[in-house]
Amino acid sequence: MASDHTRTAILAAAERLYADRGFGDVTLRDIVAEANVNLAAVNYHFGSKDELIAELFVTRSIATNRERLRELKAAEEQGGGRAPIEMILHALVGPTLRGCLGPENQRSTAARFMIRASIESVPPIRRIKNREIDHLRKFAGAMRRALPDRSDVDIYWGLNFALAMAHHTIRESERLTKLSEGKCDLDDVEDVVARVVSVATMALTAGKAETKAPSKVAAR
Amino acid sequence: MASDHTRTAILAAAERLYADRGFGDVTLRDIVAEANVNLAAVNYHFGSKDELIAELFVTRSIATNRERLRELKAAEEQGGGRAPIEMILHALVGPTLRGCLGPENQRSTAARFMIRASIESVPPIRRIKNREIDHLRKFAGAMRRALPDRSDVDIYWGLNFALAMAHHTIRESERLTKLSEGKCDLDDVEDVVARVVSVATMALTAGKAETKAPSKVAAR
DNA sequence: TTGCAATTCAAACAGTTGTATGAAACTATC
DNA sequence: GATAGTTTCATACAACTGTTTGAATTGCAA
Repeated sequence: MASDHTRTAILAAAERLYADRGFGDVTLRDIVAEANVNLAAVNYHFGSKDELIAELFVTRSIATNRERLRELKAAEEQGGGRAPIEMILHALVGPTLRGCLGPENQRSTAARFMIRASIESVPPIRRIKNREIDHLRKFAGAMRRALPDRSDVDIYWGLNFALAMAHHTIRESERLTKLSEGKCDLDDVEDVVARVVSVATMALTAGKAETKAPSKVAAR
Repeated sequence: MASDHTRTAILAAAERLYADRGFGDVTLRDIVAEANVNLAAVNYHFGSKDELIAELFVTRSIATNRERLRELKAAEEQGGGRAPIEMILHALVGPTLRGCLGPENQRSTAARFMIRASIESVPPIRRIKNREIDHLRKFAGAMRRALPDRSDVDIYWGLNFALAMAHHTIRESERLTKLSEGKCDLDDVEDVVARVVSVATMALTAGKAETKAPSKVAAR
């Protein structure tokens, strides 16, 4: 094995560009220019552009999931095998929100890259992405333990809504700022996390009786 | 003006393909093949590929917004200028969810196209998309009238979360079905709408006292 | 029918993409 | 210091992109 310098330079440059501009707009020539390496280096080190994307995604996916599971595990151990639902949700949405929001200069390129990856549907990633279901299932399990009276359906919907609020807020953060004329402060990450967790908790705990949500306005 | 047949055939084919495969993967040659017209027809009738996308987006955007505002207006008139918050949220997320979920054969191509458009960031659309802020502001206004005690910040966050749940559920519907092993029934559109409206309503009405969401777990 | 504009068409264009090639430059081993 | 293996580099390639061109065809009015 040699210096590895070129490899890592390519990975870093690619992640940065993808995070900023999306997959469709970034060409191999953009990447090698940013990394100050030769055009052929990508194919030499990674085989193809798709394999480069895949490697990037797999690496980051593992890292993000590990961070979330670390928080989840800590919460469950602290509660003797059963963590409060707020802490579970916190472990679910916290890492991603922290990486993507907050003051611009301290946002994680990796997290923004992952959001891009979860939004756009480039073939090599779509294939890998199904593995994440197993990861989410672990959270569903923890939520079931935290709310044993809740039906599975409600658990999954709550999980879905929690991820929905986190991801959408990241994705549309610019528009939300403009819409609210700056009143919604997306730099205060912990406030955003708390809001998402709070609403998701309500979704999961409110109105124990109803299997379906109230539908008095569902006439139409 | 002539038959217009070619124009409309192109629009229909483009919308269908974009809805299915996204903007990045659909080429002009795909479109003209699907529409059974000559390659040069797109440039002749629309000027460029971007103008075709823009026309499609503008047309559909107007239609969707009109439908949402129609429901909103009806709700407000029925309530004498102040609609219940559930109905406002229903008007906000109902039309989109109905167009994108439900039995496969009756999903609206137009609605799926709009979701694609809101996800991917193709230049001609990004430019137009900022107009939608004015549209959302009308809903924010109605929500303020429905909840006069609520702060603007909370209103905007509630609006954001409602859209978040609707869009994310559409986007990740396949994964939610797989994750829940079919327990979450995405064909029952009115149930989905009711769930989203219910959670969004809770987010907007719960815990009047707190300005910020509870943050007892926000340690870290 | 004649004439004229609108529309269609096949073909070619210039630009960009990801990938492949083979020579050059390096690195380490003997 | 010669040799073998790895890595870099300039360059070329084939495929594909959106767009343009100019001739053919159509539709319709006079």
